[in-house]
Order: sequence, then C-alpha cells, then structure tokens
Amino acid sequence: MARTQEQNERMSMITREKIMAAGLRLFSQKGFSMTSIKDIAQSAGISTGLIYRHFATKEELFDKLLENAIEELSKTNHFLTTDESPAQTFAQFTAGLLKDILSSEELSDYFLLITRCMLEGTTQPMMDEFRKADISLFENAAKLIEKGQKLGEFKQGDPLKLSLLYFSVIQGIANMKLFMGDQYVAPEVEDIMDFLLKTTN
Amino acid sequence: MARTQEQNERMSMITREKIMAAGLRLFSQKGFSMTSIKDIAQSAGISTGLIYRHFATKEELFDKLLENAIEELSKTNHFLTTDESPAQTFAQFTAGLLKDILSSEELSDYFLLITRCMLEGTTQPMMDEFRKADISLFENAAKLIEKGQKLGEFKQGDPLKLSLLYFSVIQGIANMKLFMGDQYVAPEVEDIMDFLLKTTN
Amino acid sequence: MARTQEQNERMSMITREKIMAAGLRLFSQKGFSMTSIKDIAQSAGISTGLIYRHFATKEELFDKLLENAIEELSKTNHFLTTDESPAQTFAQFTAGLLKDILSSEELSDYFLLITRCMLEGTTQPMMDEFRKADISLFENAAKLIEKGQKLGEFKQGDPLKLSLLYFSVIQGIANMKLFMGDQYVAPEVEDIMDFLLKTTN
Amino acid sequence: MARTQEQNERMSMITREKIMAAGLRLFSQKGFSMTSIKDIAQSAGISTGLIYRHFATKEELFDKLLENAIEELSKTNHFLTTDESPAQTFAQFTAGLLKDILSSEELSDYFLLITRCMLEGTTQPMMDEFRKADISLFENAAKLIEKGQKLGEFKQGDPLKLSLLYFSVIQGIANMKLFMGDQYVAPEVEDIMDFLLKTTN
DNA sequence: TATGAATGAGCTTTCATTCAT
DNA sequence: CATGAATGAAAGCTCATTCAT
Repeated sequence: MARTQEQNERMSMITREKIMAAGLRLFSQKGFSMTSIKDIAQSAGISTGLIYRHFATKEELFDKLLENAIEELSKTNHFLTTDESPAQTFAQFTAGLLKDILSSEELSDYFLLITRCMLEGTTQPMMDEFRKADISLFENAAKLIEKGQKLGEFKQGDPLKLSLLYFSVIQGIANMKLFMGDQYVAPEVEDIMDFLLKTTN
Repeated sequence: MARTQEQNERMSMITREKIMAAGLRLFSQKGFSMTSIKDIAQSAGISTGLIYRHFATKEELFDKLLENAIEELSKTNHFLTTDESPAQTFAQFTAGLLKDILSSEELSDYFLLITRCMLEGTTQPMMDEFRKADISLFENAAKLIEKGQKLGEFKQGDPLKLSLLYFSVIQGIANMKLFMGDQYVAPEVEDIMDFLLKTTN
Repeated sequence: MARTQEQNERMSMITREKIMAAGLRLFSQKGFSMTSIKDIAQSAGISTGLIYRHFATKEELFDKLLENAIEELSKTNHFLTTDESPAQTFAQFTAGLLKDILSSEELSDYFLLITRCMLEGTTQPMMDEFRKADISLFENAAKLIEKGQKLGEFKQGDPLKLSLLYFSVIQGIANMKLFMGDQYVAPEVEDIMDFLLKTTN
Repeated sequence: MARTQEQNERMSMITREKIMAAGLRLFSQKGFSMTSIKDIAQSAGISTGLIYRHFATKEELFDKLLENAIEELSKTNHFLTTDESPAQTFAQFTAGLLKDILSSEELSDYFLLITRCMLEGTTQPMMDEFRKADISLFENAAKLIEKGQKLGEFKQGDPLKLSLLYFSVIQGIANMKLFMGDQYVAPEVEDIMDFLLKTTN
C-alpha cells in the first residue's frame, strides 16, 4: 500500500508550495525578523519541523522567495521588450503593477519582499545577485525609455536616472499602500506616466 | 570632590546624544530587529548597560527616535505653508529633501526610520501617533496642491491622491538610495515636479 | 511516523511535572530570587528553553506552585471541619503537619513556599488571592477553636488571635527545621496543643 | 580649613550608621535579593558609591547587620541568666520581644533579618557562625527551662526541644506580623508562656 | 514523511561594583 | 570624602534548529 514515488513527490510539492505561499505573505507583511518559523508553519497548516525538510534554514526560504520575486520581476522584463510604442508599453506595465499592488495580489507581496530585502538585507551573496537582477531590470527599462525618447514620446534626460525614478515610485507606492491600508488612495496611471512623457510647456 | 551637577548633566547629555546618533544610524540602516543593543553600544563607544540609564527599553529608544523623526518631519510642514507660489514652494521643498537624502544627512536617516516604522511597526500607540502626524503632513501638502490647482500651476485631480503620490516618490527614492548606495543616480527636482505640474500637451 | 497526540501529551505532562517538582524544591529551599531558571532546568534535567514552553515566565511558575500550595493548604481545611472533638481534630491536624514538615515531604516545601511568599511577595494580584486563601484557613481554625471553647476543651481568648498564634507556631517550626536541618529536635504534638487547651492551674 | 581627623571620623560614623539603619530596615522588609544597593543609598540619603567606602560588598553589609542582630540577640542572653524565677524571666523576655515585634522597633527588624538569613542564607562561613550564635541562645534558654523544670514551674520534656519550640513561636509571630501588617492580632504573653508552663489538668 | 518536544545560542535587561572627577 | 556615570557579568527569555518517535 506504499504510495508511489510520484504521489510522494506531488505531496511534497504541495507542501513546499504551501510553505512558500505562507512565507511570501508573512515575510512581505511583517519582515524577515518579525516572522518566525512557527508563524509560517501555522499559517501553512504544517509543523515547524517539516519546513526544514524543504529548506535548510529560514534564510534559505527567504532567499528562495526572493529568487522567485526576482524571476517574477524578470518576467515583466519581456513586457518591456516589445515592438509596441514605449509609452503604451509603460502604461500597460504600470497599470498591471498598480492593479496588483492595490489588490494585494501575489505580485504585490513580491514587490514588498524586494523592498524588505533592500532594507533588511540578508546574506551578502544573495544581495549581490539580487542587486544584479534588479539593475538589469532598471537597465531594460532605461533602454525602453531611450527608445521612447528617440521616438519623441518621452522627455529628455538620462534614461537610467528616469528608470530608477520610475521604480522608486512603484516601490514607494507599494510601501504607502501597506502602511495606510484601506485609507490609501491610489494614483492614476496617467499621473505616474506624466513624469516620463514629453511635456510641451 | 564630587562632580558638579552641571558637569554630570553635560556628560549625561553627551552620552544620550551618542546613543541616539548611533541608534538612528543603525536602526535606519538595518532595522529595529536586526539592530542589537550591543551594536548600538559598540557604535556609540559605550557599554550596553549605560543605554538603560537613558532609555528603559530598546523599544523606548526607537520610539524616541521616531518621535524626533516625526518632529523633524513636522518642521518641514512650515515649508508647505507659505505665501509663495505652490509650485516654487514644492520645488524648494523637494530640492531640500533630495539634497538631504543623497548626502546621507541625518534627515535621510529619519526618513528611513519612518519607512522602517511603516513596514515593521512597533507598539500600537506609537504607530497611531505616528500615522496621525504623517497624515497631517500629507494633508498639508494636499492643501498646497489644491491651491496650486486653483492658480492653474498644478494639474487637476484629487489633491490627496497627488499628495500621497508625491510622498511615495520621496520615500521610494530614499529606499533606492539606501539600496544602491554610490551606484544610485538621483533624479532632478524637475522630474519629480512633473508628477504635479500641469502639462500642456 | 509522528508521535501520537497521546504520547505527546504524556511527554509534556512528565516534563511539566519535572519542572514543578524542581521548582518547588528550589524555590522553597533558596527563595524566588536566589533560584535561577538555569538552576531549575538543571535540577529537572532539561534545557532552560523548555521551561518556557510550559510557563510563560519564572513568575508564572512560582505563582502556579503557590497556587498548588494554597490548594494543598485548602485541602487541609476539611480536616478542620469535622464533627469530632475540636481538641482531637487539632491534635490530628497538627500531628499530620509536623510529620510532613519533619520528613521533608512535599507539603513541607509547600509550607516554606508560602512563607517565602509572605516574606518576598511576588505580584500583587497573586499576593491578594493568597492572603485571602490564607485568612480563610485562619478563620476556619478560629471557628473550630471557638467551638472547642464552648465545649470547654479550649481555653478562653479571642479565637482568631489563638488561630494566628497556632499558624505562627507551625510556620516557625517549618523555618527552624529548614535552618537547623538534622540538628533540629521537633516538639511533641502535646506541647503545641498545650497553648490551646484549657489549663486548670 | 581642613576638618580635624576627629570631625571626619564622626561624619564617617554617622554615614555608616545611616547605611546600616537603611540596610537593616530594607533587608528585613524585602529580603537580601530584593533590596538593591541603590535602594539602600536612596533610603540613607547618600550616593551608591559611598556605601562601598564603608562596606566592601552588599554581602558584607548584610553580614555586618546580621552580626549586629546576633549580638543584639546575645544581649538578650543576659536576660536569661538571672537569679529570678525562670517563669518570670521568660515572661518578661517574651513581653519585651512581643512589644518590639508589634511596634516594628529595630529589634523586630533584627528578628526578621535572622529569619531571612535562615531562609536565603548568604555565605557559608557567615551561616556557620550565625548558626553557632543562634544555637548558643537556644541552649541558654534551654538551661533556663531546665532550671524552671526543677523548680516545678515548667512542664517536663527535653529542654532543648522546648527552647526550639519557643523560638519557633517567636519567629513565626514576627513573620506573621510582617505578612498581615495591621490586620495582625497579637497573642498575649500568657498564651506564649503556655507552651512552657506546667499545666495541672 | 511528519510531528512538536527539546535544545542552546544569543538577545534584552538588571544591578553590584568601579572610577573619574 | 562624595558623587553618580559607567561597566560588564549574569539573569530572564526567544526562537531557529534538531531529533526521537
């Protein structure tokens, strides 16, 4: 009556995902230090010991989640490498992010996790890898901005500088939403776009 | 001979300030949980026990610093209540903040501390007081924006929404600067103002 | 395979009892302040951390033990509410106490714990509850004394006064025994009874 | 204008006595561990550092006080070595103790201090010396009891046993008084004497 | 594989003691 | 001699991690 290996693996996978889901939610809401392994286990509906069959340390779980966050972020990269108008691309991209952040979707948690990582840091190697990935995103966005500038859609200025500003805005919004909760009033996509778009005054 | 009372008070004051300076720096860089009392003591060049002659708990030290941060923030309030053109007022205000953040002045640490508090939280009463102070700042800025809208300087839209966006930007910038360190390229004041100013395209 | 819930509960119970036994012994012998959690852990043959799975604070452990002591004391209450001759009741009661104190049984530790609590105090609410329970015992004894007086067995005088004196004697004996150890020579039950009984000189 | 050596010595003596008075009061009321050096300094109206000019350690202060207590107790020894009737001697002795305990005089504090020492212990050598002194008192009382027995005043039985019982009673009363405060109802001297006196029933 | 009891390193906090003035 | 700021060892407590079942 032993379970097949396949069954075992499927169950294992489900557990792993429960842990990661709980970890993502808790780490992003309360931060690394303020979240205990017990918290995560309870939230995932399993025992503390079981977590250690999937992740060697609390740190490793966090790093794995951060990796996912980066990957998720990178997926958005392709949004930024299209043949459509850069202005439209950015607008769509921004609309997607905003919607996620406001509806507290998983992506919103990923964003906060990244902020956490920026602020709390973890291990140095992870931080470095993470920084690299992040900077790549910033640079991709910068390229798109540059393209937009050439097309006359975007205003002039150092593209990287504008790109960094753009992501600062997104991150700031995610923080503010977490802080204010239901009292938060979200900006319009247009408001965010205005600082990129060419103005004629 | 015993020290005079004046001497004692001066010594006490110096120590207290060393503790607060070290605490502000460390809490803002590493967060509440990641900063140990020992860290602070070492950074301040004193013994751990001495901290407790000045602050009953680690929490109290953090709260005191946050109080200062809020006060510092409130001071900036008056910048927002002038008779000058709202556009100019905002530009100056923004320039001041940017300069501080980029030069890693104390104010920059205060900003991060506030972000920490938003994200990690501490005691509930402190959080509430803090939220109140913060919201007051947001509302003052909103009033100024409204004034600017009436003068035709600022673009239309819910003033509070724009105010929140503005502070999200500032906060996002402070985070990004902390994260990227010297690699960070700061935005221009004009770029930030574009979130607010009327565009004529 | 995971342990069954029953197994876990049994283990937990055993540990809890080891802690309480060690705590009772050490607190009663050395007092609250002089007994460290480490002492108790070592004496119970477990780690310090484990104590905190069972009792939130050192204080709570002490209070729980005191609660037991009070309960144990209350159990003796029924000895004092019988239909037998008050003189005989007291004699039996006293003999029981004496035997316990001298044989260093658990009850003897409970007695000392109560003395500790009288002298060191702990939390105010606990103290109050304790005082109430103690006074109830004193009053029950007083009632029995009154009955004895009416029967002509006991000498005259304020029954509460005599009751307090009686328990002072018992407490004093417990202290003295702790202090002198094996050198201690215990009194006879008759000697203790003599101050209650009617004398005809 | 330097003070004379004599003046200095007098001042020093006064300070020392202030410390000892405060220490006696606090140690007897709250116990050794629960009393801090700062408490004593404040209560004596001096600085903490000054205590260390008079006593090398907190322990030493306690021991010195205990020494005094023992001495004070020994002084009572002569009460027990008189030519008067043992019954009368004991009655007077008891009356004196009772009065002191109830009026919270210094002697009452000494009594409590001794109980503290019995319960909390301090250093071993001190404990031993103390035990010796105490036992001497017990033995003197025992001798007096023996004399009383021969005179037919006191009841029969091992004199040491009765002596220990007598001092247990005294100690128990002091504890009970501390515990109950104003609610305490003190026994009569006669009631206490009944433990010793010959009864004719 | 899954559990949660058990461990112990590390943190916050206290306080006897020292020392510069 | 007198002060109280400063020290640091030791206590209480937490929690990531291990392990017997």
